[in-house]
Amino acid sequence: MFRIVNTKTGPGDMDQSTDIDIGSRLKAVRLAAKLSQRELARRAGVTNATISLIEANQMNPSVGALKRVLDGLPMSLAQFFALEDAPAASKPFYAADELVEVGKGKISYRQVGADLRSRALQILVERYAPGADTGRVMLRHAGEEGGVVVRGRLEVTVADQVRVLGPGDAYYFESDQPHRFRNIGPEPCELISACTPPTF
Amino acid sequence: MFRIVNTKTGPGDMDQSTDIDIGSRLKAVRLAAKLSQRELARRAGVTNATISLIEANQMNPSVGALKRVLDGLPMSLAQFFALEDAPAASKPFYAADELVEVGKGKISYRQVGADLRSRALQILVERYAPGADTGRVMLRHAGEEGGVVVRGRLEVTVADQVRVLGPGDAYYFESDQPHRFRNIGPEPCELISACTPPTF
DNA sequence: TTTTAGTGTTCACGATCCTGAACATTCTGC
DNA sequence: GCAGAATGTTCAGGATCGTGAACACTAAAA
Repeated sequence: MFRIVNTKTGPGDMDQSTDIDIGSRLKAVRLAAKLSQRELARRAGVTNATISLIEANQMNPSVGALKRVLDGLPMSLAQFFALEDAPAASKPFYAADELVEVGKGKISYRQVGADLRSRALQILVERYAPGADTGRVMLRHAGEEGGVVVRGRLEVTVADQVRVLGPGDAYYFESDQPHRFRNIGPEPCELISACTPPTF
Repeated sequence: MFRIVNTKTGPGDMDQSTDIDIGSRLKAVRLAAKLSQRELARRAGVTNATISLIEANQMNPSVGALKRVLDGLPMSLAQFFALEDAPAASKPFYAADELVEVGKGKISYRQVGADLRSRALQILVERYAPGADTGRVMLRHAGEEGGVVVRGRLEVTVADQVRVLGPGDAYYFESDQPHRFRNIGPEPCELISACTPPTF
């Protein structure tokens, strides 16, 4: 089975769905840290041969081995692969009326950018009409999320904690904790939120 | 060398610096997708034995193998490992005056939460005084970032593109592109931004 | 009950990783 | 020029991965 990336044809042109150019990536971060193969190998507790072979895409390292190597930089696996996910640059600017509405009813979620699949981050402008509620059944999904209230007041529930946030107040939690948002005031509430990975 | 995580002692108690509980994580995301080991194996093009052994932490899969498995879900490596980085829950709410100031001079960055090391996401309330400028030397770092302007106007430069954004307008780009922020108007500008991974 | 289809687990074996050591090359200092 | 130390590369071999096939179990259908 074909596994090794042929960097001679250009790492950007390869079939992304089957293989990854780990080698170039590792070399880039190693050089950014100004380390030699041997020095990184020493810190990571692997041999310099391993680093060499990985960078040359002449082997397919195990997750554990790659983690040990990255620990020597140091860098997390998530950070390392986050570099992989960055695709072709699309347009960087979005006018207020270009934001994509992905909510409905009393809750409006206006999303920055349309195609989420290739992104590490989902940014939303959320607007809760008076009485709007994400529901008694608490939401749960993987990842982390946070936000800042811009206008109005919002009751936020995270696990067993409840608090009413006003303009300038913020929240941040891991999304696998049950959570709920509710506008219990008389005026609409607006906030800007971000979460990773995108979960819509 | 010890490589396999003993899940019987509790995956949360293990030495995070050396090993990862890939097994539980994979099982969680597989079940979230409502797939059996065999069905996932079929989609991923691996054998069900591989899935079983990985989930039982009885082997240390290669990066390529894990990628093939995750492609079957589908989920990226970055997303998968982003789940790993989430540590113990801290307090989820932050009052406006609790945000940590990390900027200086004409630019104020007020950060949601203090300890970034363990987080996947950095959320900032940014405030640019009239004339404030991140500098002619363009910023560059790894990851992705985006934001929404709340008040005032801001000139944003990304690579060779320049645009002035007003309230409600947004931006999103990969951080390795050179970028610059500048308040060229007479009034202060405020925006809320997010980036991953945290880069301060 | 028996059959069929589904689940996850275990095992032998070929393929591959990863090491330890040698090799080739390029510097720097003398 | 020649030692010395640094760099990255290559190779044999033991350790491990990943497969293909069998196994044990459960649930639903005949």
